[in-house]
Amino acid sequence: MSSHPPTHRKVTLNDIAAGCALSRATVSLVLRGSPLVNRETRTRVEQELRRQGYVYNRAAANLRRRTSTSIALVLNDLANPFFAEFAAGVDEALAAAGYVTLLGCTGESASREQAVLSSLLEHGPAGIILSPAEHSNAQDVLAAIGPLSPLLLFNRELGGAAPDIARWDQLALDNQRGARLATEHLIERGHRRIAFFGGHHDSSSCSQRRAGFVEAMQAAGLPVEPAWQIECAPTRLDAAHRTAALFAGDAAPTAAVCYNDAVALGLMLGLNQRGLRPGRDFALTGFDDIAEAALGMPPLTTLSTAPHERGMQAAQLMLQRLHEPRTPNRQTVAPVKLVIRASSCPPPAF
Amino acid sequence: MSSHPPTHRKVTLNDIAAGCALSRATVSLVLRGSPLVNRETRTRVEQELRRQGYVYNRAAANLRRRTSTSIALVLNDLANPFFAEFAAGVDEALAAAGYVTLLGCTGESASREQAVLSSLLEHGPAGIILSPAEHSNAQDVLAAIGPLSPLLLFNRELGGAAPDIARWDQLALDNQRGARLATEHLIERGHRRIAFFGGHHDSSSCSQRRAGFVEAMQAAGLPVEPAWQIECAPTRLDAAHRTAALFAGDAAPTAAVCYNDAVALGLMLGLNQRGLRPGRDFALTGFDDIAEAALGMPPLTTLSTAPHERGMQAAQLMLQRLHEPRTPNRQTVAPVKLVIRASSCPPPAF
DNA sequence: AGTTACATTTGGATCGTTCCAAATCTGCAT
DNA sequence: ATGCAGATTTGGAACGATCCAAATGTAACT
Repeated sequence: MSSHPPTHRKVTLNDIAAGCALSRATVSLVLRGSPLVNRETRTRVEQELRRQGYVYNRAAANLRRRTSTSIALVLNDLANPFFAEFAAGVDEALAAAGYVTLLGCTGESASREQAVLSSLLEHGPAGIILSPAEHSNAQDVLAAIGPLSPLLLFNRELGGAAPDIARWDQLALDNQRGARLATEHLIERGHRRIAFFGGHHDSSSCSQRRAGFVEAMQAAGLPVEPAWQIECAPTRLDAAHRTAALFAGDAAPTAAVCYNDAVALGLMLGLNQRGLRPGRDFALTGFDDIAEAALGMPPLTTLSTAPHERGMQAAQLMLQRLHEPRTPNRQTVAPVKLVIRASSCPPPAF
Repeated sequence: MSSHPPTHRKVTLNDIAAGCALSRATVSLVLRGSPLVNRETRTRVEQELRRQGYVYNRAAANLRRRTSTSIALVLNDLANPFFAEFAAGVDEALAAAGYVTLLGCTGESASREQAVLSSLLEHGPAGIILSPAEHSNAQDVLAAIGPLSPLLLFNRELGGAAPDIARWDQLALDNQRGARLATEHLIERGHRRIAFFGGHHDSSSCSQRRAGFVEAMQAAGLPVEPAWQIECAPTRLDAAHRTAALFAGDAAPTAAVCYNDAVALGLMLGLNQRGLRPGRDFALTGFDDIAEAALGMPPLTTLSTAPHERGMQAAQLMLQRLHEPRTPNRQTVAPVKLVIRASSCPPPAF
């Protein structure tokens, strides 16, 4: 039957051209859907493409055209559901635009971030979407990627002074407003003794959320008790362990604004262990609206950030940037929405 | 001062060569750390590389060398924490070996899987790690990737008869043994009326787990009640909704082996809504040992699959395959470990 | 001086594509 | 026949690296 080429060697434009007694150039035109080629030859070529099982070599094309069809996505923590959904959103939007996602995980290590960035750079992505590791700083990032690559910062700010050469885009959540909304909501429910629980003070998102908390408290004329500003790692486990710190003093708070959902769920656990029922004896709020938030016991009042949509938005911003490289850099703030559920009960009658 | 090149154009080997009055070839040797080049010229070149801010163009090199330094990772559902951790593991191991991860998400759609696979293929990955979408089948996958690309199937089997051309590797969890262990554990605790809850019957992992359940029940001489084989989507929400089905008949089970952790957590929710306390009035087990399992209320007895390690293992298997392309294909079964926690209580005294 | 051995460097072809200017082919009016 | 316009097709030089065989330089040995 049909004589396939010797097999086991990748089929190229030349093979196709030879197969139809045409030149490389014509076949290339067909591939790119040029209107120049004759209808009949086009179909002839298309048949041959299928027959030989041709697959386009985008790397070669990109080399010649000095273009790129990939975008690097560098994340501090893929295991966190928030970033996982974000990544899914990024990939979805990029794929729809014909781009491919180069993934890199840094595991919160600034040095691995360096390594990952420079490794990815060698593959020549058109741009980079970066959610920085905790102690990452602007100079190092600039050194790794150079001044040429478009960069979109997501979710966190970079430590250190940004060199003025680097004008980077940014997509951030409205952390301050979110925490303010949560705090106002608890105040409205009747709470007066409110804690801020979880997160690291050197994380930019944490200090923004804390600022929103303080803003709401002060606006309501309520005291911000230093003993009730509890730091912990943004994980369930550590949050559960730190619960005791809330009740160390004489007076205890009746509610807490938590750094994020993971921390809030951990705090629930810690409360239960102390015989306190979250959502009845103690009110609390989260941040992120991860999938578990709605299904917790009780369901968690939190701020919805729609990570999947943020991912798509990040991809869109990057695509715009690629389309208009000269536009001045933009800082985008994504809105968050307060989702009220059962965890934010009124204070117990006393 | 140093005269940087005209800026804004990527610096290439030629620029470096010109900068040191050497040939491209020598500079290339330096880049690859060849022992051929003179110590002194090497350092001279290295200085120039730094001075001009050279970044290696791996695409060009791969074109010439007919090699590839990327691997495609195609997942049915990145938002699922199990796959997210898996992906993090894959990326970590690949990065350590100097490879880069091309990400693709299919969202459980076989047609998007087709599109994603062929798009990624054009970027010429050295291999593909695929966790198939639910109704994906072998012929379509083969049509998309051709017989040349090494493929590692993870976690699920492909529907349809596998064409004999395609000899693919596989990494699967020991589903059957895991479910058998869980069932045996419940039997040992004293349960006799045990349900199998959740999952879709057309999912290969679900039918394997169910087989393990049946195996243990029959070995213990216990009846497998058809009314207690409840199907539902592998999500918390659907599991909660389907809880009622367990208690529809006259006699109700005292325990359930759940398809996975998400289902088990959903079932807990459903039990609570009916006034039953999971881990006191009803025993249950999960599968996967996701992060929430240990922190549930009560903590969930489950089968640990160590998704991060599975990811690293998948990457290793792929790297081995690349190293020895001619080796016959392998089916690897990853062990699972029963982790006993409070959810698997004895049946209530009666 | 001539030969050999070794260390180092290099020109040019090549990978699979795209670009460009030029070549070829048609039909049709002159 | 000749010229011309429009429609198609094409050769060869890129892109940025690597490979290979051959060139060059240097020192040592007859």
